Amino acid sequence: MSKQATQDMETRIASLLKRSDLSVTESRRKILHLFLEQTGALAHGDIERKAGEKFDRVTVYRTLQTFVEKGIIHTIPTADNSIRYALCKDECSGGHHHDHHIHFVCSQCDNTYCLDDVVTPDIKLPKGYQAEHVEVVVEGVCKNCR
Amino acid sequence: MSKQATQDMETRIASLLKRSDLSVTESRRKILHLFLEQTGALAHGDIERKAGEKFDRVTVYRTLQTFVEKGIIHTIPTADNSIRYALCKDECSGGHHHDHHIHFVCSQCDNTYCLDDVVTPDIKLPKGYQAEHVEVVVEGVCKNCR
DNA sequence: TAGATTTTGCAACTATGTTGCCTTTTCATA
DNA sequence: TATGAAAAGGCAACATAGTTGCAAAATCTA
Repeated sequence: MSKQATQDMETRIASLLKRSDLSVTESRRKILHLFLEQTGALAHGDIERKAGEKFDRVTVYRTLQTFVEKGIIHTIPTADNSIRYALCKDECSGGHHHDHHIHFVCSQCDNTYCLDDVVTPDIKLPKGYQAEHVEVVVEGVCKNCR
Repeated sequence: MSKQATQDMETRIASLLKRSDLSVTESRRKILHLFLEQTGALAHGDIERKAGEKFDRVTVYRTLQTFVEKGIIHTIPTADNSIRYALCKDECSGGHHHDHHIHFVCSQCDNTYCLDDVVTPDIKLPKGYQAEHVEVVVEGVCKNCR
């Protein structure tokens, strides 16, 4: 990455944090960096492995929690009991960070993608059930693994 | 429950196990019983609490694992990192235990329901992605909590 | 009912997540 | 640009969740 690009990235990260009323700290910058420099979602373990040398496990937990609360990232449920986190699009705001795209988990490479252009379908529920939020996770083979 | 009904339940449980080539043991009977006598799904913790006095934690883990492999129960992904298990309908068979109903999690009572009559919708994916399985979890307020 | 096979319980271990408290860093403002 | 209140981080200790190997017990076959 060029020096210019790195500079841009850092500026972007700082303004993202400030917009959410968060102070700009080293661990937050580092973790946001991880999300920005990759397409898929990250599991807690991934982040700990990539940032863990420098930061305490607890800090990673707390940072992710804060980011979720502020609507910077969102969680993706999976069947294997390992929450994944992914960046929210800019429209997301605190407390309202479920937007309506679906998620795709590749059964080959195990990457998780937000398919931002695929909206969750309307689901017709039986009488008496009232939907508040619909979560769709598709498992299959991704673009790169075919 | 009448003696007759209990008898029926036990017979049903035994044949369910035998059909899956599983020996009929006390812990398997107990755990299946828990599933049969209730509508919603059960988390590992629920089961451990309800059966845990009598059985070892490890046994509960192994039993659930076995049941999933044999297609007796299936897992339900949730956003809060706590896998729920629910009975499969009879058509489910080993290795093929994802059937196509959706799941509903009540935000009030926290119960999870299999809505067996609501099939998962077709999702149109971007070019290159190939779906193998679609998981839909709807969060909202259930029949009983309104 | 005996013996091979399967399942269980126990102990020990790893991984994952949480809490309280004190130190360090950040940031507003003087 | 120095300073002090507030926020965030690190550490230790703890709690929960999940796994493995092995010996004992229960189940099933014939």
